[in-house]
Parts: sequence; structure tokens; C-alpha cells
Amino acid sequence: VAAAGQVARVAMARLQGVKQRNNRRAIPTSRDVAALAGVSQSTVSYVMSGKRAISEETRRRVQAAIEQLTYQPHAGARALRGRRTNVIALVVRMRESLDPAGTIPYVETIVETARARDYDVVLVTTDEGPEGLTRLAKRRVCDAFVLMDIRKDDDRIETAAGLELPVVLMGIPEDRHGLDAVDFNTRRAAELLVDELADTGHRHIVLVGAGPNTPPRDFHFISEFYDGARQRAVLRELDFVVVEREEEGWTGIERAADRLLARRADRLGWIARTPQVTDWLLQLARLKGLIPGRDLSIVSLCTKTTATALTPPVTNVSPEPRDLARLAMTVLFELLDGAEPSGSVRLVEPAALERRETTALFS
Amino acid sequence: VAAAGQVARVAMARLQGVKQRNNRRAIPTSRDVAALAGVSQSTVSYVMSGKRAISEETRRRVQAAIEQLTYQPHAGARALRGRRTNVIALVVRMRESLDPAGTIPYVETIVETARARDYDVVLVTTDEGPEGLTRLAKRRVCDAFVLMDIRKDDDRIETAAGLELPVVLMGIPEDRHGLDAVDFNTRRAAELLVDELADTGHRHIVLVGAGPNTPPRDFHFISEFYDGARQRAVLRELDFVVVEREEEGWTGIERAADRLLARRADRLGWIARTPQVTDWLLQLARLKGLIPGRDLSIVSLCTKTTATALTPPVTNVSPEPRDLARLAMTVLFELLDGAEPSGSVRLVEPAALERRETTALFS
DNA sequence: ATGAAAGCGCTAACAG
DNA sequence: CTGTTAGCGCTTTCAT
Repeated sequence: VAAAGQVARVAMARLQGVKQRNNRRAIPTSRDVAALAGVSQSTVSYVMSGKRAISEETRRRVQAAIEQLTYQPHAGARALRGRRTNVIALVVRMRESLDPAGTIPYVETIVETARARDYDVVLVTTDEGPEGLTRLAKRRVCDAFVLMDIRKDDDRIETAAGLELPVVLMGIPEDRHGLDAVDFNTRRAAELLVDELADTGHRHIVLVGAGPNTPPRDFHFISEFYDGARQRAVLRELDFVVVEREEEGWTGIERAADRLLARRADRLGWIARTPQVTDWLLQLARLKGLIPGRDLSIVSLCTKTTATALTPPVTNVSPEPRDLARLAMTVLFELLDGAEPSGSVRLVEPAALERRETTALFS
Repeated sequence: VAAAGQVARVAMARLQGVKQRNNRRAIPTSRDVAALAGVSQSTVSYVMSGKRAISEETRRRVQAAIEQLTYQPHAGARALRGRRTNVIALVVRMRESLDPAGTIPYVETIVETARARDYDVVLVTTDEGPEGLTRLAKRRVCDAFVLMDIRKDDDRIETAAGLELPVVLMGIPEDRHGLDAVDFNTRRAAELLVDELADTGHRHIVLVGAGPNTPPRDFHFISEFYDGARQRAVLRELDFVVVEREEEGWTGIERAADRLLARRADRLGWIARTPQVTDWLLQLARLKGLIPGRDLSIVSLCTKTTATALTPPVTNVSPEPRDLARLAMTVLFELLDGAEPSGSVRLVEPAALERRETTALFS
């Protein structure tokens, strides 16, 4: 007890000394906590980590001291000694993002999930290239990587695979180099959309993609969607065409209107692959005096939120971004907890199709 | 030279030892670089920081060793000893974002600008609340903060002001607590848009806001836009009304159509405050058989990219997000370089209005 | 112009 | 159950 008192006095002196010199509170260290609680510095560390048994009395005193000083452990010191940073690097494609608005929910969910396990997230852009990954790994800035917006021939994969750190790919490249990947089952989503149209007596399907700047063949989830829809249409004996816009934006839709409507009046269904395209197709119908759900159908791959926010509400299959982000983090935490990379792909299955006003019942 | 040789041998032994034990390359430290270059460890540090004169010959050898080992300094060790983390915390509002798609360019620009000065960016959501800021500061995770999406009564401000770390606010709160802030001059932007309509012979102006979920009075840049437009309209002796939608989405516009068109045929100009609203107004005009640029005008506060991507291209004043993000980072780096917080507000002025097809020339 | 050495604040092995 | 101690890899004196 006498010793504890002495240590406490020393700590007070230190705090006051600093206060006098800087005229402002210094950020407390675990030594300050220890002194205030009258224990050794390592005991503070053990109280925080829970890695050894601590008497109730000691734990209480230490916790009180921690709260009184609002102590937080120095992240750098922890990383240096403990060889883990509690930081996850999230590598996203921002400059040429496929869907800027769509990116936010992913990022948000990943940050939330990370925080739930006391990880912070550093955000990196693909523009930094593979060297960016190497830099973060060698500088020990992070413990693991999540790579978003994976292209089939993504140049980050090989580098990431050589890093000896946990990596999860969101999206499926041609060569995974042994890394774990997660994605939506967009093939299955396409099948559900085609089935909906088949089941309701449609004859002709037009699949409308996002346009010239997003080449379907560069991204696995897009080509899967196309292939799935096409094959299902064959199976269900429906006429099937893809209309690729030759121009971006609304103009692209307007210019393609003739092709989109070539089979008008004959049990026509449009499949929109993105929220934006869905909106435009509704707009086009409105402009042409066609009522979705009566004159033709519009079904869409978009979230429930988007589908119900549109007018009229659109029949959709939902690729919930949050589910995919959560799956990615589940896999990542397994790896961080010591699991061996399995090099496997895990898919998020689409929820059941939700029929809304834009499905026409022809049968 | 003999000593250097010996040190080098020791380092080799260390590297080999590790290699044998782990069966994989250990990440090299500055000691390894020093040994390989035949200099002391501190010399490596000085070569990297440039904080003392180094002979050309020594520098060359050290650089060669650095490259050979692809050495990167341990971020945690640096932070611990050097008392700076080279990390900037970016605090964004994601869950209830005003404009999810619009957020990306800000984030991208901030990450890029940070990287240009060798800072990384940790991404935090406002959901973590003020304690999130305290945590990052006390753990020494970051050296500075950028707070986006500032509300007038933002609860992060007071905490941030007590952190004794550089902070830049993007957006203007009621009480800045002495912190520096940057924002767009949306008041000026509104004036330019009203002037355009006044100069081209319009009589009636309808300002269309984003809708019920974004209360204009919560955000300074929105209320400034409204006030600026209203006052300018008075000055130019134009009839001026604000139409707030009572429902979200396209439905909100459709329901408000009567109010929007009440003064139809009489030199009517619509001012759209967001890209999304601009798109909807074009849609509404199309639907009503009105041709923007002939029957009425649509002018918009949106980026050039948005304005020209629409059909027809829209007259706009551009609040370029990248400019604002760059300004924020300029201020932040001044603070990081030791400048005292001035508690001032710096505004990004809008570029000149660009007239496109949606301006009707009534005069 | 360079080297030796002292820690930064923490974790974990070692020693009761 | 708790304390003492040895570093992690770096920056920065102090010494030459």
C-alpha cells in the first residue's frame, strides 16, 4: 500500500509536471492508469486484454482509473508490440466507379462491421495500384484487406495474394490466386426475373444493360447476369434480346427506344439491370403512354428501397449490398481469427422476387 | 569498413535465422537496411527524413538497400516515437446521407490529396458520435480530422474543438467553437441562377428543393441557397415561390406538378437545387409536353458533368465537390504545418453560370 | 558527416 | 493473482 501510494505520487508529479510545462493535459498512458489504481503497468494491460485472471477488487480499481482518465491505449505502441494494428484496408474503385451511389452502403456496412470488432478502416483507392497494397502491408498500417469492385483481370489480385495477410475479394476475378471471394448470385437473380416474366405469360424479353462504359465482360457479376437470363429464357422458350445502349444516360435509352419497343403490344417484358436504368425505363414508358403492369412489364435488379421509391413500385429481385458486405466481413474475420484461406467463393443468394405494380399478368 | 562488414554479417544471420524459422521472408526493418548498406540504423532514418546532411555516397548506398529490400518504415513505430501518425480521419454521414452519390467525389478527392502528402485516411461514420472522435484522438490513430456534412447544430463540433488536433469542418455550423470551416458559396450560386432568369426575361420563379427528408433549416448551405435566391428575386422584381415536395422521390414532383405549373405559359423558370430534382423536372416537362428552353426554363445547381449528361443539357451553376474537398485539405495541411486555427470560414465561389439548352430567351 | 544510445507506450514472457 | 522486465522499430538527442 505504501508502495502504491508512492507510485501514485510519482504519477501525480508527472501529470502536474506536464501540465505546468505544456499548460494542457497530456494524454494519459497505461502507466498513469496504473499509478492511479495503485497497480503495476502490466496489470492495466491485462485488465484491458482479459488475458489473465484479475481479482475483482483490482479490476474495479483499474477500471475506475481508466474511466477517470478516459484512458485509451496508444494505437501505435500496440501495433508495434502486439503485431496487430486493428485496422482493415478497404480498397475501392472511386474514379471510374460502376455505381457511385451504390458504393456507399457497402462502405458504410464494412465500417460498421469493422467497428463492432474494434477495427478501424483505412480507405484506399484502386488508383494507387498494387503498390498501394504493398505499402500498407509493409508499413504495417493494416492487418487485412477488403478489395471491392473486382474486375475479371484485376491487377490487384496477384499482389494481394503475395501479401501474407488476410484478403477478401468482393467480386470474382478470372484467377483468384488462392484468395477468398464473395459475390452476389446474379445468375440466380436473372433466373428469378426471367421466371417471373415467363410465369405471367410474357413472350418477349428485352434485357437492358447499363451502357457502353460498363463493358459486361469485364465484371463477372454482370456477365453472369446476362448469361443466366439468356439461358433461362431459352429454357422457358421465350424470345430474348439484349439492348445495349450506345450512349450514356437518358439519351442512350431514348435512342434505343425503337429497339426496346420493336415487339410492343405482344407480351413484352423489360429487365433492367440497374436502378438507374429502371428509372429510365419507367420514364420511357410514361413518355410513350405505356402503363407498366398493364401494357408491358418492367422487372429490375435493384434494392427494395429503390424499387418501392419509384413510381409505380417496381417488381424486383434485391441484391442487398449490406448482406454482401457482411458476408465479406464474416470471411475476413474468420481469416483474422486464424482460418486458412480456402480460395473459395461464397455467394449471397437473392431474396425471393417481390412482385409489385410493374408486373403485367398476361396469362 | 571492417565494422560495416561485421554488422552486415550479423544482419544476414538475422535474416537467415528468421527465414529458417518461419520459412518466409520477414518484413525488413531499418536495421536490415542499415546492415546491408553498411551504415548505422540512425543514418537510414536520416536518409529517409532528410533531416540532416548525408554524403552523396552514403545516401546512394542506403537508397539502394532500401530498394533492394523494398523497405517501408513501420507505421506504428513511427507514430510511437515520432508522435505523428500520418493518418487523417474523415468523418462522414453515411446512414442518412443527403446525397449518397454526391459523397463519393469528396471522399475520393480527400483520399487523393492526403496520399499526395503521404497521409492515409481512416473513414469514420457520424454514427459513432462524438466519442468516436475522442477515441481516435486519444488512441493516436490520426493526426487530424475532416468533418463532412456539418449540420447547423452538429454535436461533433464541441468535442472536436476540445481535441487539440487540427480540424476542418466541411459545412458551417451555428457555433464553430473556434474551428476552421469551408463551404460552397451557395448564396452566390443562387444569385447567379436568379440573375440568369431575370436577364432572359422571366417573370416567375419556382425554386424546387430536395424534399421533406432534408430540412433546409438544418444545413447552412441549403438555407443560404434559399435565402440568396429569395432576396435576389426581390431585388430583380421577380415573382418567387418555393415548392417543397411533401413526398420523396418522383411522386413528390408529380404531386406538386400543379403548383409547379400554376403560372405556366407566363415566363416561368424552375430552379432545381439538386441533380436528382433537375432530372425529375426534365421528366415532368417531357410528360407535360413542355419544351425546356422554349416553353419554360430549367436552371440547376449541379456539376457540369451532371448538367451535360442530361437531355437536354441544362443551364447550371457548378458547385464542384473536388474544389471544396481540395480547399478543406489545403486548410488542414496549413494546420498540420503549424498554423493556428483561425476559426474562419473559407468559401468556394461558384464558377460562372453556363448557359445551355434549358434557358428560354424571353426578352 | 556519422554513430551510439535513449526511450516512445505497449504486450507477453518470466518470476514469483 | 500480481509485479518485473525485455524488447517491438523508429526518431532524435548527444557525442564525436
